[in-house]
Amino acid sequence: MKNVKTRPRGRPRALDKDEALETALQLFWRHGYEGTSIAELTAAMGVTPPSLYTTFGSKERLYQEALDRYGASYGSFAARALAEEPTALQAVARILREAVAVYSEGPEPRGCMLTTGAVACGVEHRDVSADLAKRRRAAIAAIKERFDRAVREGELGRSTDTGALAAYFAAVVQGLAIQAHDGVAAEALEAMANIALCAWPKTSRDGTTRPASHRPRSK
Amino acid sequence: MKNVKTRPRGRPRALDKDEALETALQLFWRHGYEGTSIAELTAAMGVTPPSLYTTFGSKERLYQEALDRYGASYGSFAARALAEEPTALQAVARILREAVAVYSEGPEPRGCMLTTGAVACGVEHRDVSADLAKRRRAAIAAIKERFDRAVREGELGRSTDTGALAAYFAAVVQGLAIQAHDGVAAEALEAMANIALCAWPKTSRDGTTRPASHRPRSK
DNA sequence: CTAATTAACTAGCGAACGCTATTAAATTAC
DNA sequence: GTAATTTAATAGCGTTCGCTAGTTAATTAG
Repeated sequence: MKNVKTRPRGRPRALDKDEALETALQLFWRHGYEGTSIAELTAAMGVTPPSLYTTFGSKERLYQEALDRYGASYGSFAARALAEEPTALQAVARILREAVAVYSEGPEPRGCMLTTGAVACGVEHRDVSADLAKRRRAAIAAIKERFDRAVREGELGRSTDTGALAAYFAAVVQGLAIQAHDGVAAEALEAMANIALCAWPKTSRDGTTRPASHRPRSK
Repeated sequence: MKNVKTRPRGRPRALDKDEALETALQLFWRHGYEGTSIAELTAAMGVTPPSLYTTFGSKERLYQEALDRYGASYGSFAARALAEEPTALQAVARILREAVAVYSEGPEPRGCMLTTGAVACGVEHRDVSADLAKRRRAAIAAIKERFDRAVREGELGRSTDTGALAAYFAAVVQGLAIQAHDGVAAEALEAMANIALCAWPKTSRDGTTRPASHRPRSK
């Protein structure tokens, strides 16, 4: 039986990858992709650039790993809510509630790493912005799928535009992220979330969405 | 009577300030503050750096002038809607409708210059980010004032949390801006806006907001 | 011990950053 | 015309950017 604790051959790593990644996550969350420099990252990690580059490859790859880590930790509340809550409405209500908590906890960073990371950015970082947009779209798609299930299960009317409804709640969450970043208090964000939930469609007994519900109002 | 067309003493300006400012606005709108370089700005304006600096002072002042111009042109729809529409609901509906139009018109830039400009940015540009946050807060305050008037006029119940309601619609508009930037089609954005309007409070005849309307739902 | 291996740091690359001292050009005043 | 005035372009300042070649340090294999 091989000893699982056998160490590799050369000089042992001084940089704890997991710890360094958390440091990078925090800095990128606060200052975005363009606003965080390699010098700031290495200083916060307590290493010099070569260590960072042998461990992560490039600034862009480090950012993507930090985004993955964010999605698996701070940003995982949405996926959990969608999977665990018995109804779509309860899932969305929990997403809004927990988004407020995560986005407004502590002094900094505030807001959502995916929303505030690199929306408008330089042409040389187009790939980074596109990757972020892809992650945002994926988050919306996950909500839509839960809503589709809700339609199949009768919670939502068969005429529900689940894509629009999912994108709507995602937009609210994105707006919450921006305003959390701007310093709006948690209680105010919660009040906004409660208002947002009032747009939840009212379904009739025959399974159709109530006529005037999600249609344009008359001028 | 003095000739108003008398030219000043020295060499005439080759750089049309108004035109150059519109060019800067477009670039900053597309790529944000950090993502737009002086080199790109001067190249697009067709001048060299000294001309830009004698005309605008610094990159930061140029950005602020571009934001002012945005607020007076592309971003002026909200103030106009608030001032011109007879009811607060009609004003908000028009803001959502026109936001979609402005944010998704043409290929680029898409989204809102104030929302996507410099949310998370480097510590050295903290002032720029704070100025943007201030402008976003001002936009919310303007909506809130219109809602306060609606309360005085009886359109909204006296118990309405106008601040939260204004922040909610602002959040929706900010979310629309992000998703417009991500390439979501105008029709989809419109559908989201229509859903958002369903959160508009139902007011009873006695002037109080309907009880269960904007309160947390039971778990 | 020596050799091999791996990762750290020193030092600095070329490029881009925001910005400007200096000089040349274009105009009016006299 | 010459002088004064104003703006433009040339050229490049010092700094920071992301990143890396070359060297030193720390460990295991034999």
